[in-house]
Amino acid sequence: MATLEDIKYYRSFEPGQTVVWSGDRMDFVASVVSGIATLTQTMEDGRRQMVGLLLPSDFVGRPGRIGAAYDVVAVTPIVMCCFRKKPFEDLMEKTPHIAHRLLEMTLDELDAAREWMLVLGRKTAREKIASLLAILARRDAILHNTTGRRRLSFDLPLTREAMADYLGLTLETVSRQISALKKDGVITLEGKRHVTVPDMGRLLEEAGDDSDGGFLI
Amino acid sequence: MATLEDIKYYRSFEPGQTVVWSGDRMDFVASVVSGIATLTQTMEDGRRQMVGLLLPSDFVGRPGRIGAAYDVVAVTPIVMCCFRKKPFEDLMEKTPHIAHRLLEMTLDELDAAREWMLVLGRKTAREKIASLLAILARRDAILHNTTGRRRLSFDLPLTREAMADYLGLTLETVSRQISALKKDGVITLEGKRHVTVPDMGRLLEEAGDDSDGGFLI
DNA sequence: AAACCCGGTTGATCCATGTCAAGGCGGCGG
DNA sequence: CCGCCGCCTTGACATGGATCAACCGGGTTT
Repeated sequence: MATLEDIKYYRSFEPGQTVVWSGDRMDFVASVVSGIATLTQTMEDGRRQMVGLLLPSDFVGRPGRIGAAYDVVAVTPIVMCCFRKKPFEDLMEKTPHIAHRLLEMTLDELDAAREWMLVLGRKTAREKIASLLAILARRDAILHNTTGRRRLSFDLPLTREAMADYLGLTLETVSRQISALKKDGVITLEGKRHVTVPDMGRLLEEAGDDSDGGFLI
Repeated sequence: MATLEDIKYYRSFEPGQTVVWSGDRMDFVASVVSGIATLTQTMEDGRRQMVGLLLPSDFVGRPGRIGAAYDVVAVTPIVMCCFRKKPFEDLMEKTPHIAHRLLEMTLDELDAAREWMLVLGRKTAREKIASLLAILARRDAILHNTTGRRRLSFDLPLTREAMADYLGLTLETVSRQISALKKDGVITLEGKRHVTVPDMGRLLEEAGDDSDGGFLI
């Protein structure tokens, strides 16, 4: 019997390259091996909203669906591990624990999306920026096994404009709020793309999170 | 072997009653039989964001999770069909098509959540109201098998405040924008809670949707 | 090295929505 | 029937973030 190993193949993309266009037929599912991509929705008049970040280990695509619901764009060089949809679905039919695992991942994504709805609907610009930095710091910490530390340092993978699209702001506001957080000592910057958070607790306070944002795992 | 029929039972709630509190242990999963409930997240300082609407046929609860992630509150009298979690999970283990169906429903919810992120992050107050009305009209049309009609009429199940919490607005802004849509002939009101949409296409334009919002099924 | 471009910063001003406050309407209990 | 209470509307004013515009710095092209 075929296994996941048998039907997988790899694809890579350069920064800025669109992996899938919203509405396109998408005949594969994939998981991110390395690099970062964004999921974005666009309105006719050009307004854009990022609805998800794809980081290593994240899954893209929906078994049982034909069209993609949003654009997927690489923001760094990215490698994805792909499975043609049909064999993947057949395999899923036969091995229930794959479906099971997929359900779990989808529920996680749903939780993340709903948490982001709170950010978009109710947080101030400063809180939005702090929330985003906290998430990026956390994902980076998990990737490098440095969870639990108070002080963290990581690269910002997104341009100011991409951050704005994620947060429902303009790039000017993003720039100003980052400057403000820097002035207030919540973060320090080396260059424009490397962030150090001297005190993660402080950042989470600024994010307005009642929880620890999953930090103290 | 036990079936879904064997392990189900019913619970009902009155308007305003909280079905589950965020963080509570939730030892059942359920689907809505009749009535409406909301999923909301709350910040320490009281800011609230609705992250989902539960309408008849919707599913609540996550197999494999213990704590609820948000408050579930009844807004009308509601009847839910419940399954204790353990037997449900056992059953899911044995009957893959339940897991399969659940995955599909979760993917739908994820799509809806992401569409809502666009509403929250990028739409104006007027567009937000129009979007919400369009969704409610659609759900109502599906419920009463009146899809495809141009003219629709339905009851608003939500208070202005609940609408505000859904849309990331204040209740005053909601009130003003509803008045504005009425003045402009996009909707008419009989009383404060019954809406007629003379031209669904017009409403969808006002919502800024590039698609038909799933109307022309 | 000059010219240019891209991403970012900063300033000045504008405006959509929030905030605060007053009142209206309809239903319900006394 | 009256008065109260929840829900809603409307007005006046305040403000956070958008918009418009100038400029910066570093990398790349000519």
